[in-house]
Amino acid sequence: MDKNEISIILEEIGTLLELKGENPFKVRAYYNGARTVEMLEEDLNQLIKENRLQEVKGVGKALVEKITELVTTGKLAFYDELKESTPPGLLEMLRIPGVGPKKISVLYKDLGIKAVDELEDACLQNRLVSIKGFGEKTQKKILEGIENYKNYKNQFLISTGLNYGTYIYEQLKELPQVQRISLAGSIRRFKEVIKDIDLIVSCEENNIDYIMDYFTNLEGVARVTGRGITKCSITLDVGMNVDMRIVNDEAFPNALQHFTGSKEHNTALRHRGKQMGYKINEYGLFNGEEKVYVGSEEDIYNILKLQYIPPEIRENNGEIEAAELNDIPKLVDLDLIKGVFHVHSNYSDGKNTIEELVKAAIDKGFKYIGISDHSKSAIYAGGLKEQDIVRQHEEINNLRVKYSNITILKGIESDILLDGSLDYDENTLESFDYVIGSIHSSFNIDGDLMTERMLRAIKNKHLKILGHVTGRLLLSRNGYGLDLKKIINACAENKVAIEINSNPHRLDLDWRMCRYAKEQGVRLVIEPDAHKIEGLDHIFYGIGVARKGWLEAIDVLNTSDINEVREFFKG
DNA sequence: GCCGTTTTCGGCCCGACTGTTTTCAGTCG
Repeated sequence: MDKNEISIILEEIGTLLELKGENPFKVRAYYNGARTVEMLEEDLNQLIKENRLQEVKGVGKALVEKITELVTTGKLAFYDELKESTPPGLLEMLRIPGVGPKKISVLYKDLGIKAVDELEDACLQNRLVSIKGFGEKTQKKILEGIENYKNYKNQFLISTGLNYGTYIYEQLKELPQVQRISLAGSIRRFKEVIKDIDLIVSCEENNIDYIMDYFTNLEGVARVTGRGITKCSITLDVGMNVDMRIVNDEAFPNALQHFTGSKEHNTALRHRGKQMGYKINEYGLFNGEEKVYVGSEEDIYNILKLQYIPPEIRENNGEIEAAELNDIPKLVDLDLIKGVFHVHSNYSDGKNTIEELVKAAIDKGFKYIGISDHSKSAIYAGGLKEQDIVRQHEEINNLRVKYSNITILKGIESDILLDGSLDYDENTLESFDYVIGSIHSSFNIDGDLMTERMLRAIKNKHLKILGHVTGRLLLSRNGYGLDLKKIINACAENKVAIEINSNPHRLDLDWRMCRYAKEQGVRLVIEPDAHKIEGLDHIFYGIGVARKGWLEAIDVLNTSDINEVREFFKG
């Protein structure tokens, strides 16, 4: 059983205990434990063998026992009993907005409700109003919550969130009443999947109502779900919730920091503040009763004797410790990207000609562009047969003469076949400047086999870049179940770069693994996987992933100049 | 359940909003 599975079980134990009305701090201990295990760098088996698991912060005697039982036996009696005694539908009910563990507990005890559908029936039959603590409005709200839950399940790609978030941001920014405004929350932290949009606005007190009115009347607003003095919430037609917080301008940096989160980062930050004698909330930073002047987010971190921490890495994943040591990495940025290698032309399933792509790359200021169409096994995508490759290489030779201010590279996105071999013979593979290896078929084999398949491809001397490694499609398909660490280690050993596929549906390699790859000395490549000119702009999302994964320019191959790139491809 | 140069017991981050209640509990972020 791996860390991820154990983390999920600990998390579920936390939820189950919460439903049972357990001590909230005990519940939190399990949630913390789940996070700790998920983020753990070291191997669990190793830690257990060396009796060092209890040295991990947040893991005490009880969790050591339970994790050990899970690792060694693959089961946990405590968890099984807990699950046995709780109807599974109760867990799902938690996902209805406005319904938490306390309400579920009462509903279960008083009305015997143990699933979402039963709750819906009970609301429709007007049975909730009879319970103490429940009323007309609660029942209505729960019913609406169920509808919302069923319709949308409340998850969106970061690209969707940014589209709508930027639209609202731009509208509000134009208002003279708005002093400062920013997106916050998971979008600002660049989570790959988001649940809602957070906006922070500052203004004079007498303008609050005007701005809230404007906000709730924006085009695309389906309904207003809450409105108070400082907070206003709406749901868009597409089902996405947007929370706007309004503060006075003096508190803007504090509010921005607070609502950017993550919750875990803020908890740790407040804890640090408390030890230093400060209280931190969304309105300010206080030394006793006295408010400490804060002009920017930077000030908050500096007062706490920390280097500024960029929003993307605020996940309580070592950033506070790093900031303490002045050791926050200088994160890679979009303007440092000098070119890309994963681009499809109309030779396979791309829309544009090579020349159009080259011109677009020049316009973007790129110093090089590689063309990498699909290989011959990708029939569905019009993959290139040997004679197509000859034709394509001739065209590139001609374009190289015509466009001397950019380097055009000959690449291929070769299918990694079921046995781990690449799609062409030695001579053909030799004719490319580089080969990207990706899996496009036989997804549904066992994780171990998939790992072996990929390891064999990595050892092929022609393979230079591993494409969309886990094969996941966000919100629709899980990855292949690879042993990612093995894959990354092998890439380090064989000097193979790993792609960060910037397509917002993929964002693969995941940011959580970027740091591990970096530490093993693996180069990452931020790739658009473009199928038309506009697709080149997707690298914006890849940059977000790279930043969230603590990557610096030196970790990213396509920040290098062409000579270094060529050297890397020569191996 | 975890943790400790104040502590091995008694804390554990903090506040807004809502709905149901006449002072507060639950939920959310």
